[in-house]
Amino acid sequence: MQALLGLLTIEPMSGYDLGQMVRASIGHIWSESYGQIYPSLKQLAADGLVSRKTEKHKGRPDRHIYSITKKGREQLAKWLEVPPQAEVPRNEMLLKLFFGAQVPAAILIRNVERMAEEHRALLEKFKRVERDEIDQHAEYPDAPFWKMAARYGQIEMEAHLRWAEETLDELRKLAGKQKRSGQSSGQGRKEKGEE
Amino acid sequence: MQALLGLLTIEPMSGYDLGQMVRASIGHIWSESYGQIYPSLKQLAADGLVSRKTEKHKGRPDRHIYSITKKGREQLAKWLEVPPQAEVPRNEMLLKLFFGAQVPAAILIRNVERMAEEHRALLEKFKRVERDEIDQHAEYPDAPFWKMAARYGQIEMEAHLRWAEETLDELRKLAGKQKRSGQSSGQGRKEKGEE
DNA sequence: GGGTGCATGTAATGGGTTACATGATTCT
DNA sequence: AGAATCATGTAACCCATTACATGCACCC
Repeated sequence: MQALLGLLTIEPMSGYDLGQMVRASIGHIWSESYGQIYPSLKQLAADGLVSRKTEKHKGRPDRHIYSITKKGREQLAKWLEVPPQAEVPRNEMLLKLFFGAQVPAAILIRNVERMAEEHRALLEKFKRVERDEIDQHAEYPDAPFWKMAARYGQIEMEAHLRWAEETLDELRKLAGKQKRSGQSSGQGRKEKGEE
Repeated sequence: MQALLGLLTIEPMSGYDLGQMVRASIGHIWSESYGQIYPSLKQLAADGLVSRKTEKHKGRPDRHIYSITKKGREQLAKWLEVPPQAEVPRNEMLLKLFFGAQVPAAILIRNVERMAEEHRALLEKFKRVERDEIDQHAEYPDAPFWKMAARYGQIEMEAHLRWAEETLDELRKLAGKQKRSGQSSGQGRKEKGEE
């Protein structure tokens, strides 16, 4: 919702464009699906935060181009000033690792390796974003902030990769122990009252 | 849902206990509210993944103690083996920074500082978790995995703090420029067709 | 006496995704 | 020929949070 308003400060766009933009620019920070974008734009227009113009095209459907209004900018600024609150934590990979005793270590190793690969790719991407996209828009007033976001991604990915290294070492030690003792997984304790 | 099943491998518990446990142990990895825990337990019991025993108490309501069943353990293991998929990105702080040009830099500085303070506190907490909680359960089969999760938190928080330092430097430079030029915020470009 | 903690649960509400519906154009 | 892209929108559904309802016990 507010993200859409923010993207419209860059330039006027259609709902479809916004969908592309969300994926291309803030895709690693925030996500919005079309099922949400179109109704949101309707609402924003009803509230007078965006204005809408229709471009006619022969054959294909009309493009509705939305522009942020003065009121919309004020609203956005107000929202930007509200201190962001911590996100609800949802880290499936870590959750699964937390219960790792229930499963052979080899599986955990595979999962951590997979994550590391993904994050290595993301790290490269964030580096590219910082160089290419931002150096190109050097005189843009938004450029410094885009760069900060890209740096965040880089630093975080580097941290995750360091963690993955350390963790894989540990897991490989555990996997070795399991193999030597022929242990399959967390069948160690038998709970009473289990049925 | 699966998190509850996982916590029940540690020991049999009531819905209320699970709520406490979620906050205390996996609170920074995953979250579940009571409005979700109770219906989930009902479902898990209906599917035969947990069994339920009732403890009677004079005066206060009965405690329903849930234990994971053999079927539940199998189900859990199956879930743990599924490669975790990347989370939907939702970083409100970064999103607001991304649109930082719309607002005076002083506000962004305040937000980043606030985040840094929170993460500094969290870092200390993760360090404590690693030392206290985990060293106490040293012989637990879960201990190594809990430690890995705590290390993840530490490494990530350290990364965020490094980023915050770097970013605050940048922002202070920008704030200085704004002050000298008497600029309030992103009123630089006037869009055409704005109304 | 009033707040907090124990203890369970339901209902309303919100936020979001996926799937569906439609249909022309352009790329392979 | 068939897949992907452009383009908009709605409906069904899922997951989750918050608020509500209840009521005793304990502490200040």
